[in-house]
Formats: sequence, structure tokens, C-alpha cells
Amino acid sequence: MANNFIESIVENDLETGVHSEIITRFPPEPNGYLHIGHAKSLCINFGIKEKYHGKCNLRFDDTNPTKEDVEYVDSIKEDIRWLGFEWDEERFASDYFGQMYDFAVQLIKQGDAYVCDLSADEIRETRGSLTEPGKESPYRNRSIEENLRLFEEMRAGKYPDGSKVLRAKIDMASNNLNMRDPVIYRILRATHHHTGDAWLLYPMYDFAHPIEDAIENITHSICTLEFEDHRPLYDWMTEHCGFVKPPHQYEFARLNIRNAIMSKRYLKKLVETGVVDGWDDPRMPTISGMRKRGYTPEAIRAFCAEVGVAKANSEVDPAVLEHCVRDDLNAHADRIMAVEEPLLVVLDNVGDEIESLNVVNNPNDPASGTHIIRFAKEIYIERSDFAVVPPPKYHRLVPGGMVRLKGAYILQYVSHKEENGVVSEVHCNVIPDSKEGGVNAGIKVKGVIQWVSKFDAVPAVLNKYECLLLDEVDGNKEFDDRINPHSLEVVRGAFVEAWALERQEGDRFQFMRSAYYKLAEKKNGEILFYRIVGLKDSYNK
RNA sequence: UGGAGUAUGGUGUAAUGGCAGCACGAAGGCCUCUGACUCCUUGGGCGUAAGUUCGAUUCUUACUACUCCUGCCA
Repeated sequence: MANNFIESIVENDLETGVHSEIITRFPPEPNGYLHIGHAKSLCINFGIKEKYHGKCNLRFDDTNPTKEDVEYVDSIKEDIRWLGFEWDEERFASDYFGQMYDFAVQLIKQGDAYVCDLSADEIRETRGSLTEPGKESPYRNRSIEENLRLFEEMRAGKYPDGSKVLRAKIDMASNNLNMRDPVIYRILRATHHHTGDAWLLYPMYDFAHPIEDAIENITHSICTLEFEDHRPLYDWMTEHCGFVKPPHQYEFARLNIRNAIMSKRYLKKLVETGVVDGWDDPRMPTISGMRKRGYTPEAIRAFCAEVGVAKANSEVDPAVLEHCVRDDLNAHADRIMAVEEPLLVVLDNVGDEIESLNVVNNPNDPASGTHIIRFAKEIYIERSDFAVVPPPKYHRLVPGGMVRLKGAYILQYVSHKEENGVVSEVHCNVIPDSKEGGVNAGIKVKGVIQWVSKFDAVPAVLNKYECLLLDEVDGNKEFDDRINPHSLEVVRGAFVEAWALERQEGDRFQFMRSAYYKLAEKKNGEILFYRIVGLKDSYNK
């Protein structure tokens, strides 16, 4: 059953025998890190591979050496693997530079391409406008022999950068600007990250991409909407290069998330200007940033499935993404307890002994196992979990009230101390035999709160990263006015279970006082948590 | 009259010439050793106008709105 219009096309092609095997491709230009928008494309292309038992190639579309770098190809591969996708062939567009050159020669011989001496400015000026046709280049009707010689000389380095280009000879009067004799080769003396200095002639996307697809026998070349106008040129290219069973291009609307920065250009600027720490800064909507912040591959893939594929431009509510993360973490993340703003609770009827308690790692997942936490006379609870004057419907500890310590006993209020109007200490008694399974375990209490033993608490740093947001105040499209990076808020004085220290880096944790967190790194003996996403809070709203 | 594309609840996305479904969000409630989750309930939609038809969200036309297109970027 097709989930979207592209899958419908694929299924139809399969049923009618147009294709017996589906081959897609993911063709990033290695000029930046992958972001959540790429995840959508990944899910579409690899999703088709998986669903219809086809293939999907990873191809680096590296036709512009001035913008590309190996750092990016490495990161892209890492991110795709992390998301759980396996590509079939791994290629570089630059692997085909030799073949592309031959196709260019073929076009020249067919009279379908010519060497043009116009400058970039002149080409722009003679291209016409949206409403007016362009003017034909004075070099348009050079002889095939002359074009062949000139093109060979361009390759040999006889001409300086920008002095000559190869153009497809199509139609300067076309309503589609892409068909007005598009440039297909330019001279660029730049060292290529993959081919070094082997070439100083580089093909343009519109020429290269259909050829790359055709060489790899791609059946469905899926790209974003802005390439719709390029499709006639794509088809012209495969036809004039003589491919008998050419690939076809299909377009979908790119992903937009409300208030999130999704443009690679802007993301790059954030990195270069030092607004963020790097492409993997937890505030970045990059795959690596989201990974660092604690998002799971499963959550990201679920999000892409939820968002769907269509041709209408839209803006997804970030709440959908947050829901997908919560959903996955709720099912799979181990729980620990933590308090952000500690309040000391002294248990008057507890001696100096330490009691080990066995608690489940994840109540939703029996296979997740258990771990030991230690209970003692002095514990910390969250400051907001005690209220001298409770607001209506308060479900936590109040003077005269009872509350359960998660994983341990029921607590009964005895007294509290205040300094300058601030609660400094609370005294309670523990209800005997009120642990799970105890005779008093069934006592109805107002609620359940988290706690950490004072002697066993591990100091933690909570990094409350928030997403980078667009400032919507005036709708100004200018970059600098729209970026509104939330400042990093580090909360010290927080404590987590000692058990957290024993965990492996990269393990996922939750503590659900008011948010989800992931243990991100240990630094200088401290544990660093990143806040991923807020929970719904039916009390505070 | 430049060309191309799109239009379904607040958001995203389906299906269909005949009851418009799902998810997120929202509102209310039950439950709870996570005020989470689960569960229950509620509200909310086919851009406008004509036409074809017994019947149109679906087909046709016009209109309107939005997006993309004048890189030797991809």
C-alpha cells in the first residue's frame, strides 16, 4: 500500500512492468552537514529501497570543488549510518567526470552544444527575462570542428577561468529559463577534494545529474520542488546523450519546521560566525546536533513518516517532532532520578543505615532490567515538590500530607524550617513497610516524587539547550534579524543518582520531573545532561 | 494573459463521483510508584464562483492565494 504519491508511482511502475527493480539515490553535495530536511529525503529514498526491495545509492554530487570538502563526506556517511540506512553503491559524481566529458563531446558532435566566449555578465544580460526571450550568443553557430577544438583546449588549460563555457544549444526563446542555452561546463582552477587537480573543467548540475542517474540506472530520481523547472532539461539531457531507458525525476516539497532554521546556507553561517559551537551543536537541526542532544534515529524516522510526502509547501509543527522523541524515549530510555533544585529532606525515623533498593530501568520495557539505588536518612527532593501553601490540586508534599518517594517509601510530613521565608529543610517520617509489596504500600497518597540520597548524589550540569528559533517579530527575512539563538543555560547544583556515573557514554536516560534528558558527556567529573524536549505538564498549565 | 506547481480541521497528511479518515496540537475526564504514558470524551476541515451530474471535496472552467524560476551554485 502506497503511503504517498511517489510510492504510488513506484507501485504503478512495478505493476505495469515499466521497471522490475527500483533504484533510487541520495545525492548530497558535500558542502555541509546533513540536517533534518535531509532525513526526509533519506527516508523517502531509502524507504522505497526497503519497501520495494530495490536499491539506493549514496552519491556525492561534487561538481563544484570550490564549496566542497572531505569533512562533509565523512560526516554525511556517519549520519546516514546512524539513522540506520545502508546504501548499495557509494559513488562520487566526480567518478564520472571522464564519461561526462565524452558525453559533452558527443553533444558537440551532434550540434547540441557549443563553446561560448561571452562573460558571465554578458550571458546574464542576453538570457532575457521572465517575460522577454533571450538573445542568441554570437558564438552559437560555431562549426562543430571549432567547438571540438576549443573544448579540448579548454580542458587542456589554454584559457583562463571564466573566459569560455560550454553551453547546450536548446532554445533562447523558451519560457523556461533553464532551457535558454544553459551552461554545462565551466573552467575552474580549483583543487577538487576527490579528483585533486586532474580537472580544471567542471560540469554543471543540470548536465551532470541526469547523466549520473542514467549511468547508475536510477529509475526514480527524487528531488525537491524547486527542481521542477529543471525537469525538461533533465529529460533533454538524457535524450540527447542517447540513454535508452532514462531515469525520471519526481519532486516533493522540502521539509519546513515552524520556527526552525532549515537552510544549509544559514546553518553554515551560524557555524562560521561562531553563534554555535559547530555543526553538531545541540541547538542545530543537523542530524549530528540532534544526535548530541539526545534524539534517537527511530524518533527521527518516525517523524519523517508522520510528516508524509506531498507537493504542497507546508510548515510542520515542531510539536510533532517532540512527540516522536517522547514516544521513542518513553518506550526505550532507561530512567534515573534527579533533582534540579535540591531541597534537603531529613527522615526522622530512619537510622544511619543505608538501604539498597532495586528499581526497574524502564517500567515500559521488562527487558531493560533493574538497578540499585541507595536510600538513607538524608535525601534531596525537588524544591518545587514541597509547598507550604499549596496551590489548588497540588499533588505533592505539603505540611501534614503524604507523598510517595518513587521506588521507595511513603513519606509523611513532620515539620520544616525556613530561612528568610525560604524553605531550607523538611523533616518527615517514613511509613514503615510501605515499599512495593509491603502491607502499607496501598495507602493512597497525593502523588509520587523523585529523590536522590544526599550522600550518594552526583553533581550534574544540566544544559538546557533550546532549538534555534526564527524571530517572528517582524517577519524580516534577513538572516541576522531572524536568528534568535537561545542562550545556553547551565544549571549547577543539580544531582542525579550515582548509578548514572556507571553508565556508558551514549546511553539514553530520562528523568521525568519536567523534561527528558540524555546523558551527553562526562566532563571534569561532572555529568552533562541535555534537555531534549519538554513533557506536557498538566499541573502547571 | 511569461512559465511551472500547489490549495482538505489550528498543523501535517489520506481516501473517495454518494458517511471526509489518521496523526500532532487543543479542551475535559479516568488512572497512576513518572501530574508523564495508557485509556475515555469533546470541539474543529474539502480556498472562491460557475458548469457537468440524480449527486462534486473528487471532473471542467474561471477566479483568488501561496511557492518556485533571469548562478559560470546544487
